Amino acid sequence: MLESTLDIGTAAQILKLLGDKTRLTMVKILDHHDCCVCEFVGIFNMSQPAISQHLRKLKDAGVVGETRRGQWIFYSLNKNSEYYQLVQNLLSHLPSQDDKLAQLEEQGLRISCE
Amino acid sequence: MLESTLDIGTAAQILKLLGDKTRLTMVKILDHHDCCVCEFVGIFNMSQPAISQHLRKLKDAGVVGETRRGQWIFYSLNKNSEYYQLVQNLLSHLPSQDDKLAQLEEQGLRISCE
DNA sequence: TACATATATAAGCATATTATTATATATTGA
DNA sequence: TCAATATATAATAATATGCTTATATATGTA
Repeated sequence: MLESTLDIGTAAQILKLLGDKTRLTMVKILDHHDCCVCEFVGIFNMSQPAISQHLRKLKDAGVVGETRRGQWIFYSLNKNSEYYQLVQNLLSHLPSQDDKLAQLEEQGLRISCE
Repeated sequence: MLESTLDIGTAAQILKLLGDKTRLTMVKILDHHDCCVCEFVGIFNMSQPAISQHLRKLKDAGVVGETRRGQWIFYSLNKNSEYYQLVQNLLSHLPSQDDKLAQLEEQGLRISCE
């Protein structure tokens, strides 16, 4: 739980990455639940490619990781990222986004492939 | 020291604002020292209008405030901002930028108008 | 008052960002 | 094997961003 320091240019890149409402919401959701692309498509009012592109940016930065489970690719927070601590810190300032998943559930769009 | 929550869209805006290396460095410096525009001009390899424009964005968001002292306008962190807590949290992940002020001092460019 | 210094604003331009649509690829299951 | 579903990539277009230069405004001082 060491409070290490990030290069300021690197930190700025991460803040820019998270300085987008869609991506920030994604990350907040992923803090508590893994999600697949189609769930995000259900949550955001945006095309599937747009969702994929946001996830790609998060993945390229190492903030999230992906695992294929059958037909679906699930994204999760990368707890081993060197930015994880910063990200956790940020997320603590944000309200839960669990309502978005609850809505999905109501619509029968929640994926569970266990 | 209440840990209150920010609207996620608002938080994203603040992160975007700070997701620029120049502005993030400015804020980190202002965390410890008030600075005037011409000092920032000395620190960053950038024109004076560019500096003013960055400061304007920070001011418009309420992250920093300004006070005229004679010929100079000094900027400072706005400790009353509703984002102050978030900002402090972010800054704790960044290395000190005091070397930049030290360099200024060496060049005789540090302003003190007390 | 006139000039120097500090700062802000305006206009313009190059580049980055974020969406869209169209299409490619991978997996599942009949 | 073929069709359906899930996801990724490519091309493109609209808008945003971050500089630059030119200019305006405010203050201090001879």
